[in-house]
Amino acid sequence: MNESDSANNPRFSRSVSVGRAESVSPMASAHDHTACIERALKEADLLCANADVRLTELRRKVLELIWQSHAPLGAYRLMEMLEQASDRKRVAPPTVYRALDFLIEQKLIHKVHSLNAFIGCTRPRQPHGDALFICRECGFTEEVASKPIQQAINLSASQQRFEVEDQFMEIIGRCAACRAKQKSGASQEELL
Amino acid sequence: MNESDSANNPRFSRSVSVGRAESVSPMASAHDHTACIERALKEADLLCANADVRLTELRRKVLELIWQSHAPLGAYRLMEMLEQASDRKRVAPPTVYRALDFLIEQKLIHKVHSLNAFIGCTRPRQPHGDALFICRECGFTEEVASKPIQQAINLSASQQRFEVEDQFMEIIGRCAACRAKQKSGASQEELL
DNA sequence: ATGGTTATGTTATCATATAACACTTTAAGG
DNA sequence: CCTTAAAGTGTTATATGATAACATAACCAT
Ligand SMILES: [Zn+2]
Ligand SMILES: [Zn+2]
Ligand SMILES: [Zn+2]
Ligand SMILES: [Zn+2]
Repeated sequence: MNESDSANNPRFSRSVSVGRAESVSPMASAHDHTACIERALKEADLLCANADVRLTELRRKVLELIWQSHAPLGAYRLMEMLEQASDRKRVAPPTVYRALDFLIEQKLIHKVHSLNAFIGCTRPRQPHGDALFICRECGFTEEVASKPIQQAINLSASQQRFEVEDQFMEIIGRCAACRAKQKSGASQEELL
Repeated sequence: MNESDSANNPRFSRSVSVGRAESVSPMASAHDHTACIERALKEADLLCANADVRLTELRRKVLELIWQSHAPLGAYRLMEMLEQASDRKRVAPPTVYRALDFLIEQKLIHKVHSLNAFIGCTRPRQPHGDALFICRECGFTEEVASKPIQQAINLSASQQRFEVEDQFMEIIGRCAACRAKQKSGASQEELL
């Protein structure tokens, strides 16, 4: 298990590359990610205060670690990061799963079911059910709220008299950055 | 682990009720399910012959067992069923997972990621990526191909210059049958 | 027949998630 | 303040889902 898994593994099945300070998604240099993290945490503070629930130190730390990158993060990888980040000797699965459950309940993160991983939600106030566009190569995951998609689903549901309670949309492929990268590298690859 | 899990477990997380001859989904009595199974197997025979791949006895048996109901079936439950169905002493995970991988490649089944389970595909010839409407109560899962949904996704992808390779849409809720059942049972429940 | 290829069997292990119960912190009421 | 119930966290064990690695068997084209 190492941090280049997501680049090597064709199925990008787990342990996605996540910022250990230097290993980062291609978007990391394209924006001030520190601002992303701060904004997310501040938003979480507000929402939890509003909902009268407690964003404890642990829960907040977990949220911060998930926001270390825009790529989904597995629970066990998160455990390792928690151990490093805090002075703790060991963090056991229930600890992290309980924090994850809380964050999901408060709609602060999403579970990415096709990867068994978790990612920060970019619109915690809006109704959930957005589509997640997940780059197979770099892990970068974009949450997209699309009214046409939602309307299409609602129409289909009502036609079946199906009562929607929750929904997961995960679209796997290659992000714009990775496509551009390949295109520019094509000439070199031919030299092999 | 027993066959009434899907009714008891609020998250309907696994081991969905599947036809052991009498435990069945609410739709089971509403249609000739034997015909569903036969049609699916016949279709699979044709498609595999066409693709020049081998639908071996094991793979065909796995497909048949998955089609025992319209509810997703977990790999380990499937293993148990294989042991019972055949005279085999023991079926190990790799055996069933390899068959599942094959069936997924041939687009004969879908993986239901939010349940870690598998379900027969009702349109193995069409391009995949349909939405799965999954009843939380009875497990009944309906595959719906919606052109509006697909168009909305494609539009959103092209706007981001995202290249779609695969997609999963899982909508959780309550099917028409289960909603009707509850409505008719409402008066009795009030007596409690 | 024979040898390469594909499929299956077998054992071990990894990866993900939860149950059960103990202990600690928090916040509310007296 | 002090008590105390509730909420949160720690700890151990275990359930559940999936794959690696290698051995054997079936298939099929010469
Ligand atoms: Zn960012
Ligand atoms: Zn990318
Ligand atoms: Zn049927
Ligand atoms: Zn139902």
